[in-house]
Amino acid sequence: MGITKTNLFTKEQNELASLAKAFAHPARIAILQYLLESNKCINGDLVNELKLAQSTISQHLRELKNAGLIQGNIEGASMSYCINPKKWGIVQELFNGMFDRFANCEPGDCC
Amino acid sequence: MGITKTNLFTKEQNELASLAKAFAHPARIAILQYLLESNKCINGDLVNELKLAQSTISQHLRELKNAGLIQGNIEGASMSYCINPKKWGIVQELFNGMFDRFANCEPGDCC
DNA sequence: ACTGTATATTGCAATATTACGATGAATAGG
DNA sequence: CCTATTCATCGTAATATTGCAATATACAGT
Repeated sequence: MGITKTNLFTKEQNELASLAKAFAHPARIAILQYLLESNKCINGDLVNELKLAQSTISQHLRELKNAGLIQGNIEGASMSYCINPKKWGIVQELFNGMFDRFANCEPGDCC
Repeated sequence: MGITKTNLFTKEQNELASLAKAFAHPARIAILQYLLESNKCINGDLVNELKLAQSTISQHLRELKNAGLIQGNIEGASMSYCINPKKWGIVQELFNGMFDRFANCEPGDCC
């Protein structure tokens, strides 16, 4: 039916999936990489960087903002976006919490 | 138009996004967690674990397999799935490569 | 060969995502 | 006040995802 049954899963599972969804588009990865690289906050000259329409980029920025991955400050007529440091750390921990659970696998154990 | 313009982005950006997409559903997170927890390979009693139809779970397993995150071995009549150790390491590195780029942010720098 | 079990595939309906143009709201600079 | 710039939102079209029932395939045991 095209609707995800969130109620069947744990809070952590839904949160991880939701964050992964925010990462699940190359344009959003590109935006994050641009923000990570420039370190300082960036306004919407992403429109020149990526070859997407302004409205499309605005939509991607909103999704990243909804996920809490980035913040936006009004700076005159333009908008200054940047990584949300607190959330970034939490996200990293969440993902590594999953990644690191795979540690003690002997070759013969499985696969 | 609903189609992602992959040609506009780098290989790394598309790869990260594609992997994130594989993670972007709580059922798939749950499957991975189950595999991580049981360590040993697992067949499809995920159907009992998750409350989803067998065909739905098979579909999620296929997506995880397509992403290279898991492997499946035939074991008699049933199927034995498990984490793909090699890919798992690569994925972890890819994500941490992104996460770790955010290091030197001074509070006044931005945000 | 027949039956039951386990898994994959197909076809469909409901919903979500992606992208863009057009429009709106706010600010900066005359 | 007028205009250009910057960004957000709305409406819409194209495509993707999610989920299930029904069906197909493959093996195991009798």
